[in-house]
Parts: sequence; C-alpha cells; structure tokens
Amino acid sequence: MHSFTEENYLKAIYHLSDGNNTVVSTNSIAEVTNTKAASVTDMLKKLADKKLIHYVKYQGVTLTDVGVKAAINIIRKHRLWEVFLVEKLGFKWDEVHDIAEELEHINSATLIDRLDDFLGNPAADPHGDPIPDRTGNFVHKKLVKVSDLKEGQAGTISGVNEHSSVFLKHLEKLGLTLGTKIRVTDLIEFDGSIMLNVDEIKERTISREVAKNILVIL
Amino acid sequence: MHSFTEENYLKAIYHLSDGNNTVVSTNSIAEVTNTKAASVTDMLKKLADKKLIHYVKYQGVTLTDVGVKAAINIIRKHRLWEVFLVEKLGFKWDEVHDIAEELEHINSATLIDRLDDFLGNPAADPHGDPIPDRTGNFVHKKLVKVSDLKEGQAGTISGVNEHSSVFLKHLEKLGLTLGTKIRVTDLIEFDGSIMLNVDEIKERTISREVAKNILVIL
DNA sequence: TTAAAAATTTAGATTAATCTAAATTTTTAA
DNA sequence: TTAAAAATTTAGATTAATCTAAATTTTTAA
Repeated sequence: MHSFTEENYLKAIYHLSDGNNTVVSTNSIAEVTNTKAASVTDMLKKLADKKLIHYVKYQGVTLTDVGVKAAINIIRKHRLWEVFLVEKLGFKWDEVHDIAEELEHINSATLIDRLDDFLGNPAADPHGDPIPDRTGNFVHKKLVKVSDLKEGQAGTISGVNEHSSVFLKHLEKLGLTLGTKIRVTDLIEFDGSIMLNVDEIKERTISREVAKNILVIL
Repeated sequence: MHSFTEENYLKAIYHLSDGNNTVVSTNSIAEVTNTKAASVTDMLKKLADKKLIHYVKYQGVTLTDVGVKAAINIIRKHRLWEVFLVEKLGFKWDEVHDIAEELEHINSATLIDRLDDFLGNPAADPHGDPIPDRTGNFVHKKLVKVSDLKEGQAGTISGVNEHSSVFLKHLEKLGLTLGTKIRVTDLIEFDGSIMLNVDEIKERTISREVAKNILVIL
C-alpha cells in the first residue's frame, strides 16, 4: 500500500489534471499539497520509481494507469465518507471535507464496498461530485460554470468548484444549494457580477468569483 | 494532537496497566507495539517530555492524568467504530479489530460524538468491552475468567481477553458467544481443560488456554 | 536572439520513528 | 553477597518526508 503522503500526491495530481491526464507542474502540486517545490521533486522521483506517475525532469508529470486507479479509489473513499457524514450523522455539506480527508486513507476494500451498499450506492456526494463505483468507473455529468452562462440561460445547480466551508455557507445563505434552478437575468458589465432568478421566486446577485465556482446542468 | 505512533504507545501502556495505572515495563511495550526495546526507550522520553507519562529510567512508566484521558479517548473511538462495523455494515466480531485500529486515529470529537448517538450510545463493543462516554467515564463490570471458576459455578459470557480472528472464530464454532450461559461441569486434572454445560442444551470441552480468555459475569 | 525572470532540481540538513550493537543497570539465583 | 542473566539505555545509523539555499533549465519578453 501507499503512504498517506503518497496518496495525497496522487490525489493532488489527479485533481490538477482535471481527470484528463494533462501534464501537471511541480509548482502547482506544491501549492495544493502545502509543501515546497523541492519536496515535490523528491516525491515525484519516488512515485515515478513506483510506476505511479510518468515523470520527465523539468517537464511535469502525468499519472500512469495504475496511478489513476489509485487516485480514483481515494476519491471514491472520500466521497462515500462525505455521504455518510451528511446522510447518517447529520453533518452539513460545509463541515465534511476535512474529516473525509482523514477517512479517505483508511485501508479496507471490504469496508468501503459495504459502506457503499449501506448508503444505497449513491451516485454523488453532498457537493454533487460523482462517486466512482467499485471498479473505478464513474460518469462525469456535463456541467457548466454559472460564469459561462449567457443572459437568459437557465440550469440546475449540480456541483461546486470550491469546497471550503466559507464558500459553501455563503451559497447556503443565498439559497443556492444543489438542485436549485437558476436563470441568468442580467450580466453586469461593470464588474462581471451576475443577477439570477432563483427557483422562479427570488432574485440574487452574485460576484463573478462566486459564479465561477457554481456548476449547473443545462 | 498526538501522532498515530504516540497514540499507539499510549493505548499500549493503558492496556498493559489494566486500566489500573500499574507500572509498565519497556519490554512489554516493545512486545505489543512490535518494536524493539531501544525504540520504546526513545519514545518514552518523548512522551515524558510531553507530560503524557511518568517515566523513571530503568523503572518503567505509568500514564499521567492527561495520558489516561488520551488513552481512554482512543479506546472510545476504537470501540464505537467496532459497533458501527458490526451493527451497521454487517461485519462479524472477528473481522473488525484491524479496521478499528485505523479508524481509532481519526481526529474529530464531533464525529465520534455523533457516531455515538447514531449507534444509540452503546454500552459495550462487539467483544463485550465497555465503551467510555464522551467524558471518559465507563463502568467495568466485574468479570471472571472461566479458568478461575470452580466446578458447579455458572455465569454468562460477557467478554473476551483475546481479540484475534482465529480465537473469536473458534468461540463462534463452539457456540460460546456473548450472552451464552455456561456452567462448569467438570475440571479435568490431567491438562486443566474444562467441561461446560452450554445454555442447558449442550456440552463443550475447552482447553485451559481458551478458558483463560473467556470472561463471564456470575 | 538573448538576457532576465520563472520554474525546477540538486545538495545538504532536519525531524520523527525506527534499528543493531554495545554499554549500563537491575534482578535473579546460587 | 555476588556473579550471571535479564532488562534497559545509549550511541550511532537508517528511512520517509520535509526544508533552505544554490545551481540548473526553461520560458518570457524585449
């Protein structure tokens, strides 16, 4: 098995490459893992030796097939635990990320498959992110950032690009939770902020920064 | 917070002192933590610096009040997770120990208190061991080893002294699970093995070694 | 096209946890 | 009471993961 640290690097590389296996830079990994570039370089050599990544000096990395599988498994565990925390223990969607960061490293395929069944094989976690099945397959819904919508376009909130508590609480306060229907009523030229009709009953204005982090299905 | 390793040492010391805070030796810790005595000495210095143990060179250790609290908290987590695995995910009592060894290090008081409520605040884990409440209090029932019973004495199986899968499976095969009523019908002088009447319906003979690890309430 | 800036790697050090072998202290048993 | 055995500690080394500072490579922009 891989160490917690190795698992965190694999997960970071997977997320940074958008699941597309595009090349990821040393610095970007350093940023999301809260380490220095020099530390990342050391770890990349180790992961390359273990055949988890393709690494060319100065050129960045991609995950190998084995590396992708390992990363997806960690993500599966993370998301299933998040569902457990929200559905069974009553946590709110903005409270589960940090605990799931710990739980995702628990090592037992049986445990996670039984948890999956216990939860009713959920398709998505509390933030709308899809949950890979036990073979590693999962469907990415085609989601669009609210910031990319044109005036008049409508959609249903189905995901977020930012999992921090402060952001999720803000969305909650605005009533912009998963499943909410929104329609763009106005694009403000001055600062890029966006006016929304929410569930046909209220109006909300959100900043461009917020809009970039809300995903809708059209 | 303490590292996983530190937590494992605290737990080991707590168990070795039988919850009584009797003095524990370096070698005994080395044995249960699967390390060498020299490594234990190093760690004891560290734990003493952190005021988690009282340590006198060559004389052994006891836990401080803070150390006891920390140890009890780890045990609380371990046992609650075991209940979860058995009651909610359908694991058998001989399958949960190793997974709980990992889960016990997850760090969130809220998580564990909510898990406790979710499970209905159980008093004991699947092996009959009592679960400390959130303030660290728990009741030790007065349990007696079957090997200490006299001929004719009866009791209800309420705990075990050994948590290995191979031992628990053996008990299951013999029908000697928690809640079973037993009565000693014969003490075999030759090898110390013991004949039992089980639930007034069957007879079983167990070795002295097995009898030492089954606990009954009289 | 090339000098400066940015990104990355290398060299050498540090911390936590571990080890073996040797030294020291305590315990045991004659 | 004391020599031998057992238990424990010390000294010095190792591994995983990290760091800073310096060196190298790549990219950018004039």
